[in-house]
Amino acid sequence: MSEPIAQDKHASILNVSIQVFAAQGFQGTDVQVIADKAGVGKGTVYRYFGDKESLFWETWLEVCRRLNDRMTSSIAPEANCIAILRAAVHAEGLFFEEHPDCLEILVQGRAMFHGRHPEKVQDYLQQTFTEPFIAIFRQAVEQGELRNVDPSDLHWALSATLYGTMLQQAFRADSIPLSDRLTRTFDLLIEGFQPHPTL
Amino acid sequence: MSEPIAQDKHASILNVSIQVFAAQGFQGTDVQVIADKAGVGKGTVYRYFGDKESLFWETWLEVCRRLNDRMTSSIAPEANCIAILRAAVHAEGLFFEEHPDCLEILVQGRAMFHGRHPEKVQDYLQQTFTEPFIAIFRQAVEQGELRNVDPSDLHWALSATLYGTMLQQAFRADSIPLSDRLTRTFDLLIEGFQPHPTL
Amino acid sequence: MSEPIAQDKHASILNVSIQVFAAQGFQGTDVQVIADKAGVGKGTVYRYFGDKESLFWETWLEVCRRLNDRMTSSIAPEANCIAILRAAVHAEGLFFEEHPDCLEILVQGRAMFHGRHPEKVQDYLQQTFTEPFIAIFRQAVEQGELRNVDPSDLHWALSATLYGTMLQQAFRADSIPLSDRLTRTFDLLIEGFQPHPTL
Amino acid sequence: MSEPIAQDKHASILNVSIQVFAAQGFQGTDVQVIADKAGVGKGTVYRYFGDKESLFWETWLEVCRRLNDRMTSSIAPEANCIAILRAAVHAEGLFFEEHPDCLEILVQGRAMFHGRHPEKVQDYLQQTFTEPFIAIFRQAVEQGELRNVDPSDLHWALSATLYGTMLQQAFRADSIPLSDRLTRTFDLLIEGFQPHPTL
DNA sequence: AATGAATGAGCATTCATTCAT
DNA sequence: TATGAATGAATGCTCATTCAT
Repeated sequence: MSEPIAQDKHASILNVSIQVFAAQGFQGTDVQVIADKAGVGKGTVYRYFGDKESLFWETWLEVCRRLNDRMTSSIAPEANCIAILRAAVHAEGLFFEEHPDCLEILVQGRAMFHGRHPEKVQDYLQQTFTEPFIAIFRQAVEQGELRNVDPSDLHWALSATLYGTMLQQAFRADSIPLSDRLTRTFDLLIEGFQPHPTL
Repeated sequence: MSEPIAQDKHASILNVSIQVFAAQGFQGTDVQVIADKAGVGKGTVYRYFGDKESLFWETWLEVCRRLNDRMTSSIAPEANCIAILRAAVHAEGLFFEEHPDCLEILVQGRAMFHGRHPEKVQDYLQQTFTEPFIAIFRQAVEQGELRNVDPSDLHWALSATLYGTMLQQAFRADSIPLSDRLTRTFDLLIEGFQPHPTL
Repeated sequence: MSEPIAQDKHASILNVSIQVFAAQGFQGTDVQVIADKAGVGKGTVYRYFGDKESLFWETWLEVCRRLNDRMTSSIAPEANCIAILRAAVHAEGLFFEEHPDCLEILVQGRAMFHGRHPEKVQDYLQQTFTEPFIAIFRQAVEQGELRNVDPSDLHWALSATLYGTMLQQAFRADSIPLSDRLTRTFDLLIEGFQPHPTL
Repeated sequence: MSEPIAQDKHASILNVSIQVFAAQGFQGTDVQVIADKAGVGKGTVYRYFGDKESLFWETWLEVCRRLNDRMTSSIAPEANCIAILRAAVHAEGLFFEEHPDCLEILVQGRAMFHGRHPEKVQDYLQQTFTEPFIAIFRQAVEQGELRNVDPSDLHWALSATLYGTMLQQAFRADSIPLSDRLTRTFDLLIEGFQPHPTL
């Protein structure tokens, strides 16, 4: 289609990789196809990224970066913690609605490690997603917005829920958009499944 | 190691397939390895299962069957709905703690469909997991055990949470066992993140 | 279709073999398919015919037998030699028009020997086709119906022409039926390409 | 033996293919053997020729090209039509005597199509062999060298005869060289089997 | 005798990676 | 630095043949 505006070969390869890895899976992807679509030689892909697996993880990180940008820019700093979290969740939903390829990359990443993935990836997740959100949860607890539960547990539950929700989409036909499904689930999580004790 | 007690070639192949697909991933698996470990000829694997992909999905269904058995046998029918659900969640956690290979098979299954998987699989999930649990949620709502929310939404939220929790395990070092993590998360879901309005 | 009237398993297998070897070629044929279509077990095919190659040559001989029957029954013994030959040629053409599978079997047989084929086959050809026809040619020469040329050369030329004509059919679209093409060519052979010296 | 003078990988592969396909037949040929004998990697064979079947047909065309070269160079343009045809027939005989592999390739080609072969092949035959020879026959008829018969029929008869003669060689032990057999048969065709009417 | 389940050698094809230009 | 031709290890699948029942 659009001649990749060799903005920069590196960026061009990553863009294409997201599409191709998402569509074909890691093992199903032919590096030659990425090179062709990116408008570079196959050797160049290897020069820039070392090998196919490294290329995949760079692609994976690129997706995380884009997701993080989107979530970060959704935050209105003056808001209360729950509002911040809700906005982040909604932003995440919108991001993956618009970029289903990116969701697929994360799934592939999960399937690829049979337990082990590069330390770099582990660290990135920890610093970019885990720590900042745990901090928000901690503040929310301190400010009485959330129950007095280990902030780490709260984060576990929330992120598991979001992750699971997104992955489930592929198995189940869902009649509502992902972003709505996510916020609906988020609200359930906040309020609880149980009826509140009546006064 | 243990000469596969050729209980039956078919069962033996499925047993081995769980291990090998889990350890190597779908694409990374060499059917010859499965045949060797199962103590049968490669032709026999193909005779029984048609092709590699069909073998994988049969393996996947076998895992679901085993999980379902475990969850079903966890139910004390006289219990209230929440207790039933909590027991099922705990049983699921224990099952995957004891059989991490089985969890990996489900992940591989998710990664393999780029949106599409055999109708047979879809149907199995619907009948075995989705419908029975929605029925429980419906009853729970009717009996006032849970808030008056669409039972389908409740099920979505719960199953997403469980699924997400299990998948997250691979990314994050968790200091507590999966079954505990799952029930802890379950409790959070039931009670809600928010403090209850004080009387 | 028609349940093979297990007239006799042996005959049934040969019937089916003609069809399948003709349609799929020797290497392309799966013995299982022959067994299934013949309504017998695969082991029975092996019991009767030894191995796939022997089965093929028996099939080949069966075709020759049928062709010979047809040609033999075309002969009106009181006729002169040229009429006999012409009738035989025409019968051959009709036979292969009606049974193109049989022609294909002969072609496959030629392709399979890279120079060598069973002595049995060689002998059969010699006794059934070569010798009787050379005898006719010899008689034709003696009776002055044909020029005084080595009868063996005459036979070579005629059989080559017929064989070549039949094989060519596959390469070239021919607008006229094989039997007509053969007799037309036969007549050319008898009369010669050259104009006869005018008196 | 002789290190293939990697004249050019493409040519080297074709050379080897003629030998191997002729010796083993199409289905009996292992592409790895061709690659090894040609001194290239198996991947290179596939890179150049796409798949085994395409490789075969390219080999087949190469044989036709070589045959055509030989026949074309046999023509003395000043000669009369019959002399030209006779020379071509003799050249063909010599070619296949010297290169029996090439004859085998043509046979394999015939056996492979169960009626259908690439259009490219059909066209090549038409343009290279059929049309030029029909033109010669037409001229021969016009000049009174041959009887007033449809040139196309004459060509049919001649080419069938030559083709049949060559193929018969494999079935029958012939005591004389192919080129002599062909011209002897050619002469019979020209003169006719019948005695000429005496003046 | 008849069967057909089991086998495993055999082979076409792919594709990650290298390296000469 | 960029390339893409060349490679060959890897692997899914087939099918002739055997042999226990």
